[in-house]
Amino acid sequence: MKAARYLVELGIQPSVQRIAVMDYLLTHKTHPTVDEIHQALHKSIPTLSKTTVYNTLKLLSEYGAAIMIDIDEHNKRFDGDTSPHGHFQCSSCNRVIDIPLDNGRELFLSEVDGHTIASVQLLYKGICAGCKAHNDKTKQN
Amino acid sequence: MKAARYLVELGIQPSVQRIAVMDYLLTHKTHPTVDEIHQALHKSIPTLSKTTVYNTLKLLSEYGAAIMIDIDEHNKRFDGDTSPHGHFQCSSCNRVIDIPLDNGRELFLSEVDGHTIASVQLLYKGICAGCKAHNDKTKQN
DNA sequence: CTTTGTGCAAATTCTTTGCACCAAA
DNA sequence: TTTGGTGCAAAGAATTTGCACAAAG
Repeated sequence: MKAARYLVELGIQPSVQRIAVMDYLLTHKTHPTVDEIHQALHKSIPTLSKTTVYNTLKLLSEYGAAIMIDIDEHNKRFDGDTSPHGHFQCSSCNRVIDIPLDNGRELFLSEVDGHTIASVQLLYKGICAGCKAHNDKTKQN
Repeated sequence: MKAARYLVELGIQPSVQRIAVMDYLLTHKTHPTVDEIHQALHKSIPTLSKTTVYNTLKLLSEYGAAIMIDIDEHNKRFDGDTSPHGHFQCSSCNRVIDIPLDNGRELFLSEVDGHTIASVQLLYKGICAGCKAHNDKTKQN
């Protein structure tokens, strides 16, 4: 419901496929890849093509309903949360985690050095807390 | 000369090809793509293969001699300047421009939320000052 | 009926890999 | 002579494109 209304508000024709993709982004904060979205939605919409997922995500990005995150070496990732925040990717488990910005909000500017800014991405890479703990444990042997 | 010494200091075997790539990065602050580097160096080293450029840039990144910038949709870009700074890409002319960080230096942390950070990228996209001026001028007709 | 959306298959493009040859210590 | 570097050609993989069919207004 919510996803459909959201699309209409943004001026996007709410097809079954587009609603499904938008809903997936709103209910899964995992920064999924095209493939992950496609595989997940394939269960409920068996005819859904990857092309349509690509098309839809491009459309959503253009209308500001989603953000394309360029953090992953091999795949584009998408985020339905369009509020200012950063992202962290663990090079061990590949998960992408949100990084709230306490004092970095001033980075999300509309202009710098005379350049007009349309989007900002703050990307971190490293080892996440979970993987670090796991590594420390296995090392103890 | 400088490039060769730099490589040795970092523990990298200074082959002709590696020196050339490193030197190119140090003397061209344009955040070049693999292809741009290859084409530029091809003149002086006709046998240089793209594979070697790929290998070398990977090596330089691993040894901290260069940074891989994930700002370009279609190509990896590289920067020989490893000091903390952001990048801006103009969606009109595709140039990548350095963005100095006056008050954002605290973004380059070693830890956030328990996650160990290995690298940080601050990426801006929009229209650069030059393209904006040009657009404004052509609009006046 | 006309416009827009979907999906299959093919094409494109950047990057990686396998392997043989070359160079240096 | 042994290790490491280079480069060609082929493979790999994510994304885009062309086109025909389906759906919606």
